[in-house]
Amino acid sequence: MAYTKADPGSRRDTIIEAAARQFAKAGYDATTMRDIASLTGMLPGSLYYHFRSKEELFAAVHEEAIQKICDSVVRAIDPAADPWTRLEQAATGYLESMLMHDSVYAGIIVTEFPRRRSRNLREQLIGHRQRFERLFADIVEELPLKDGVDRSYWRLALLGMLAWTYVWYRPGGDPPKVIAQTMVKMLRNDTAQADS
Amino acid sequence: MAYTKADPGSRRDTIIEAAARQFAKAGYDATTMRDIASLTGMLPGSLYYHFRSKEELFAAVHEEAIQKICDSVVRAIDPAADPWTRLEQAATGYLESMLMHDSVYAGIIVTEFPRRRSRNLREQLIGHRQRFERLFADIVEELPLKDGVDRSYWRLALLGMLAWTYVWYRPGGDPPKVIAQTMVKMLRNDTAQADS
DNA sequence: CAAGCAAGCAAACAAGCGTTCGATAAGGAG
DNA sequence: CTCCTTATCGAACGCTTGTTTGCTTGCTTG
Repeated sequence: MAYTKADPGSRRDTIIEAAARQFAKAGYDATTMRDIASLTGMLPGSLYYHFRSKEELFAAVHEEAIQKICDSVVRAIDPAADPWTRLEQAATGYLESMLMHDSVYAGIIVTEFPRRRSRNLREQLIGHRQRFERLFADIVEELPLKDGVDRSYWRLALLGMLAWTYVWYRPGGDPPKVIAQTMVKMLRNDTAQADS
Repeated sequence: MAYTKADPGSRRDTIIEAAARQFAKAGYDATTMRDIASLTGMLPGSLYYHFRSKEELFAAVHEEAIQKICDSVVRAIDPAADPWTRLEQAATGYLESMLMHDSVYAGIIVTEFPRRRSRNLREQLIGHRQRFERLFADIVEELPLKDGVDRSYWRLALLGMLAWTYVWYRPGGDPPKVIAQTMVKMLRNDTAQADS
């Protein structure tokens, strides 16, 4: 029986991880099946036993990336905390999975734009991403914001700030937690209801 | 005598514009010299009379893109206005050059990541970008912010929010001016000094 | 031990890539 | 008329790409 998801340690999982590393470093187009094969110690043709095509491999990498990010976000959240705290925790989890060297997955969803891929692939990628975005949308929905504040804009603004850290962040800078707290705070006081 | 910049209407300029359109649509790697040649009605080899390589052509496109964005930003600013107003105007100019269909240049600096290119090209691209970022840095420097607010974070947060609109914006949504004002306002009240 | 399947190797394929190069037409300068 | 430059064509070169195919190993199961 074939697995559809990646068991940790399986060959399929090894390939996905190597592919993720290369996709993150060079981008989809500039990554060759030979690069990926070489990283796993295999020959190019052997990859096709596990994945039908480069696109399918990328879709698997993308799904795994979303999975890892969502895990990191969910793990960072204390469900008993108030919405503002939970948002701060979610942002921290997101940035951690994006900025720490050992995890190379999150950068992919920032740098790869579904619009540029084939229709089939594009729809898969967009589907994956919605799982991630809902995580934040749900928290933002519970935030006590002033009347008249557009929660859509509010959420997109925050996600934009966070995603863009991937562009300017350099190792040795402030840790993800500090950045996350700073950014949430920047958006907070203006739109929040007065603490009664 | 060769020109180094693009005279409007020149052959070189025509190529740059066609290339920009294709780079924006498909990305650097997925854009072929044959695509660009075909858009201008030339044959692939003919492009090499005007540009020594694909990288050099892209560098020219990138420089032109920065130029166009900076123009759009500067044109939107009223130098006599106060810093908050000028920031709002700058943001509007940026979004206009990015989100309006007729200009295809701004998307390139959001979707192409210098880190992934050769060292030579990378350094050129980063150099271009600094011209654009200084435009915003200068205004942010003059903003009357509360003591203790990190202007670096503040600027990066705003630029992230703005750049990310390229990912989620769809034609028919709010006009750039509304988005720019909304986003500046979101960051404003928290960190601004009280209006004395 | 025999059979069968999982996994990978080795080698090739056609297509497409960036780029090169000699030829060529058009037009201005002397 | 001759010479030189500008701009392009037409055709190819060498290389890399994603992918396919037939063969071989090695483990597992009966």
